[in-house]
Amino acid sequence: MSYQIELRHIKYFLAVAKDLHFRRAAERLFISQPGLSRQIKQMEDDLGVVLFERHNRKVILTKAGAYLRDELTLNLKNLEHTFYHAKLLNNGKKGGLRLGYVGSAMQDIIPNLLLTFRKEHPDVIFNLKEMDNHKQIEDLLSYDLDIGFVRLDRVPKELEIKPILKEPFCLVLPYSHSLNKESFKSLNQLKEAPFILFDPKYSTSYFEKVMQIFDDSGFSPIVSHNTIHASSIYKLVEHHFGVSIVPKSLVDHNNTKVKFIELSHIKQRTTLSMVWNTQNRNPVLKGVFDFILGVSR
Amino acid sequence: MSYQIELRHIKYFLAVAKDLHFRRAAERLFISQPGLSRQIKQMEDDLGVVLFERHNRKVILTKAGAYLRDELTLNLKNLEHTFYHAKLLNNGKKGGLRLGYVGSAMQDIIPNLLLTFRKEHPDVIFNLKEMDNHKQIEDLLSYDLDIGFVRLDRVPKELEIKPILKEPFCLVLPYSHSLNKESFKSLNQLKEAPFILFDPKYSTSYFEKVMQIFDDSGFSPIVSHNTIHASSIYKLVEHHFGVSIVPKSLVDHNNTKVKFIELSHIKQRTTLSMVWNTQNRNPVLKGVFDFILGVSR
DNA sequence: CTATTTGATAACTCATAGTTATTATTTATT
DNA sequence: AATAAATAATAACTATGAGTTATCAAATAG
Repeated sequence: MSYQIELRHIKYFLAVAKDLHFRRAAERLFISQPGLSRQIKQMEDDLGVVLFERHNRKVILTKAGAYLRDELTLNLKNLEHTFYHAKLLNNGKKGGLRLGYVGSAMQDIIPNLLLTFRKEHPDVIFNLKEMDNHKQIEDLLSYDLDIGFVRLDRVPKELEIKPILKEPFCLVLPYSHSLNKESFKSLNQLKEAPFILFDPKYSTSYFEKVMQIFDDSGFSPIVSHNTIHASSIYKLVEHHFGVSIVPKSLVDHNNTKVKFIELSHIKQRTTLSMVWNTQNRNPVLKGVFDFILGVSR
Repeated sequence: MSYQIELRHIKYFLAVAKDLHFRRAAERLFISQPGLSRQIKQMEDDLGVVLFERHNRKVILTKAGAYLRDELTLNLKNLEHTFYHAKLLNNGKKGGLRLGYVGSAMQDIIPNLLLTFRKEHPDVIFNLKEMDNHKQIEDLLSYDLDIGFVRLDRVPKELEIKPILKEPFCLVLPYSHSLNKESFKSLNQLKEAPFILFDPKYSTSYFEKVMQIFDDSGFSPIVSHNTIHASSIYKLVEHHFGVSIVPKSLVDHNNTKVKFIELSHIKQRTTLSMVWNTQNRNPVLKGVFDFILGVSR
């Protein structure tokens, strides 16, 4: 109870902490510089803590100030989420959910999952966003995302990860390619072909898994192109820039320019996993991933 | 950024949510009832959320209101902790730590641990409190405690638990008792003796472990008294109310009125564990239990 | 049917957030 | 060295709105 510090002080403090410049911070806040200075001063007095060292044309955060910058940023974000959810609850909704997913999950996994879910829980608002693996991790850590769907094996310890789908790989060949389901026996037959693969930075663990396939086949592929979209892979394959390997769920049945051969005899599987922040207090989160884990089991 | 809701609103809201009575809440806040009513109204308008249903002489929380009560309570507590730690940082301290422990850990474990720690980290402020197992769990969950030392095997999933000391049990007998280290072979020899034991509500898992000892010895003890303090056990034993079993660390070497026989041949061990809340953001917490786990290993 | 308990409304006041004008100090620029 | 520019703090003013008192409306209890 103790303090008469208000959210205003906290917001002002964070603004100054951000660009370490009173006048510019004041501008961004649409108030005058002296007004801002006084509020900061007041916060320092109330708290009994010096927040900034003001000297020689530069302002820097004290140790306590830096600590407060980090903690209060989080706290404020938390508040906003709380208010957002309260609003949804007020409107008879159960809550909102921000979902991220790698493009390769949108082909058919995510849509099916969500359709089923929405039928049972029409009162949860979804916000869907395609993002790469690392952006998802980042946003999960900063509480800007509730659930991510990634192709990663490991995530930072603040996050929890649960595999929801293991799938085999498929070979992608130009439609006119000499190999077909019957004549294809081993990857060795493609020893000389250039390969078009997902960019390693898309997911190192995914990339390493693909490389293991080549290792097991006893050769290193000639990698001619890296991309991050399945559709560009197919375009390149179609125009004979090379051949490729993709997760089975990315198979595009409508594409008549390329053909797919499932590598079911190969032991490697790629895993689509669900990730979330264990500290996330989103009220619908628990129910939702209970559901998803139930469906995917 | 959006809202012009202030901490004042939140504090007022929580006050009303607490006793569901505007006039009484206003009194507790030392403001007038109309003032409070207006602030709550304003919060509802700003938020676009109805917080209370006011009718027939009673005020009740809406769904959204109840959600906000829970979340905002936490959030406010969080803020207070943050300010508290900032103050410590400002004074050149690294932080503060609130420790709880069951009495039976104070005999020699906790003091030694803390003395060693204080030598290396004089800049951490301690706050020590003897509490029973369940009170510690409760306070850890509500963020009123940073680390607990308990004799429990399991804790709620929000908490993490790490055993730091396993120790055998000791028999406690009056000094003049006919049994001694040499003549004692088995608990069976005390089949007819009344036992003075720790109250089961002190810790069911501790109690069950003691009961297992009797099970393994093939008899059920006659339990004559329950207490929660080792010293009262010793007093009762001294005056021939019965005999007892206690963890080895509770042995009081200065007590000449009773004698202790270590039950090292018995497989049961009692475990003193450290517990903390994984969500606790106390900045010194991590360093501290790294230290404690290091020492106790 | 009166008395009492409740929260909302209305009108007032005073504390203070935010304003403009200015100063002190340090650092570029000539 | 002298001047100009940049910065945050200080001082004095103003106007918004938090908190006040007085009152009302509704709903119960005796």
